[in-house]
Amino acid sequence: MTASILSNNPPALQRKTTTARVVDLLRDQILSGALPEGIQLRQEKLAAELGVSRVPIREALHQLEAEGLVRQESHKGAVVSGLSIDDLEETYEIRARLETWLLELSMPLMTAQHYQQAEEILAQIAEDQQDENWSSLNWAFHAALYAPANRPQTLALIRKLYLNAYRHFPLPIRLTGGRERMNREHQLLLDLCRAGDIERAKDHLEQHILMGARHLISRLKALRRREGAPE
Amino acid sequence: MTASILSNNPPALQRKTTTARVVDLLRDQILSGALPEGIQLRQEKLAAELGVSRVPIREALHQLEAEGLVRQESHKGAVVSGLSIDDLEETYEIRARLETWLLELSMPLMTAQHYQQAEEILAQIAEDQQDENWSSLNWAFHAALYAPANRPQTLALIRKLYLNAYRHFPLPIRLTGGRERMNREHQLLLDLCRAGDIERAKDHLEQHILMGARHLISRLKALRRREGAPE
DNA sequence: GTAATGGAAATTGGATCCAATATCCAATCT
DNA sequence: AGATTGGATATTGGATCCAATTTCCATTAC
Repeated sequence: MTASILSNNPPALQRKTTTARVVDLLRDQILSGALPEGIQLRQEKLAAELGVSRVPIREALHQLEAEGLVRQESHKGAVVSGLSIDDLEETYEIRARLETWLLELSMPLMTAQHYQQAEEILAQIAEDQQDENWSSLNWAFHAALYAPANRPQTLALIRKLYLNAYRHFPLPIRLTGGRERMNREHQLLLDLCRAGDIERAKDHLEQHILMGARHLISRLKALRRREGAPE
Repeated sequence: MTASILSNNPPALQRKTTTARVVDLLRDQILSGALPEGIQLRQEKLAAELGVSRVPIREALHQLEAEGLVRQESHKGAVVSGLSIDDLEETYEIRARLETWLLELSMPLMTAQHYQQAEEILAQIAEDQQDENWSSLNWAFHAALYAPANRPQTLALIRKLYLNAYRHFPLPIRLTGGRERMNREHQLLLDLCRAGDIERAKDHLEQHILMGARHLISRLKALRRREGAPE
C-alpha cells in the first residue's frame, strides 16, 4: 500500500492534527479487536503504514496509554493491554451500579418519544442479521434509556467501560447468551420502563448486565484454559 | 534557575523516562492547584524551566489531555481544564453511588485491624493542625474503609474523581463544613461500621459526600459571582 | 475614530537526526 | 552441552530543525 490509511483528508478542511487522527485510528482498531490484546506496536512500522513520521505515533501512544488501551515500558515499546478476569468482572459490577442508578433517575422523566426511540433501536438490532453493528446498537439502546437522566459524564464513563470490556472478544463470544435471549431481555426492560415499575426494571437491568458478565467470563475462562497458559 | 526541577535523579538508577517525569510533575502541580484552572501551558516555557526539549513536554501534554487534566486545541496550545458546576455535581453523585456500594461490600469483611487503621488515620487528621495533608489524609480514611471490598479498579476510579474534583479549590474552601463537622462525620461513620449497621452507615456516607458537594458548590457559585463572569 | 487588512512575531505541529537502551546471536569458558 | 559474555542490530527516547497556523499590531481605508 502507498501512503496513508489516514489520508482521507476531509476535502474542505482538515481540522484535526495528525496525532489526533492517529489516536482515533488506533483506538478504533484496538476497540474493534483488529489490534488484539498483547500485540506489539512498533513505532516505525506504524509510521510507515500510516505515511507519517514517528513523532505523531509516539504522541498518540502516550495518549492511548493514559486511556488504558496500551501499556508502555521504558525502552521496550508499546503493547495493546488486556484485562484480567478480575478486572473484567469488576468493570461489569461498576456498570451494574451506575446503569441501574441512571435508569432510576431516567424512568420518571421518560416520555413517549424516548420509548419510541428505544423501540426503533431494537428494531434495528432485529434487522441487523449479521450482527455487524451489534455492539454499537446495543450501546445505543442502553444509552437511549439513560438519556433523560441527563448525566453526560456518567454516561461517558459507562461507555468507556463498555467498550473497553467488550473489545477483547470476537463477536461470537460477545453474544454469549444468544441473540434471542438478549433481545427478549431488552424488550422486557423497555416494557418495564413503560410500565413505570422502577424496582423491577432496576433488578432486571442488573441481572441483564451481571448475567452477561458471568457468561462472558466463563466462556473466556474456557477459552484461556484451552490455550494453555497464555502469557 | 539552572537546569531542572526534574533532575532529582534517583542516585542509583533513573528508571523513568523524561516524559513520564514531566507527566508526574505537571499532574502534581495541577492537582495541587499550583497550576490553576485556565492557565496556559506554553511548551517552550515549560521546556526551559524543566531543562528539557519540547518533545517530552508535548508527549506529556497529550497524556494529560487523555487524563482530562488539560485541554488542547489545534494550534492554540494547552490549557489546564476546569470543571463546570454541573460536572462537579455529577462527579460527586458518582462518588456517592460507588462509595456507598464499596462500603456495603466492605463492612461485612472488616476486622479489628481495619477499624484500628482507620482510627489511626483519624488521629493523624486531628494532629494535622495546619491541614497540610488534609486532602490526602481524608482520602486515606475513605480508602481504608473500602479496602476490604477488594475492588482495586473501582477504588482507583473513585480516587481519580476525588482528586479531580478537589483540585480546583484552595484549601480554605475545601473544608467547607468546617474541620469539626468533618471529623465528627468521619468518627460517626467509623462507629456505624463498627456497629455493623450497614443501612445507616450507607445513608450517612451518602449524606457526607453529597452535603460536602452542596457546600462546595454554593461557595464556588458565590466565588464566581463575585468575580463577575470568568471566561 | 473605527473597522479592515496585511504582515511580522510567536507558537505549535511534524520530520529528521543523534543518543541511550534493549535484544539477539555468536564466540568463549567451564 | 550449557551458561556467560561481548558486540552487532533493532528500537525507543530526546534534541534540533523546518513548516504551518495563529496572534498581535501597525497601517490603511472609510
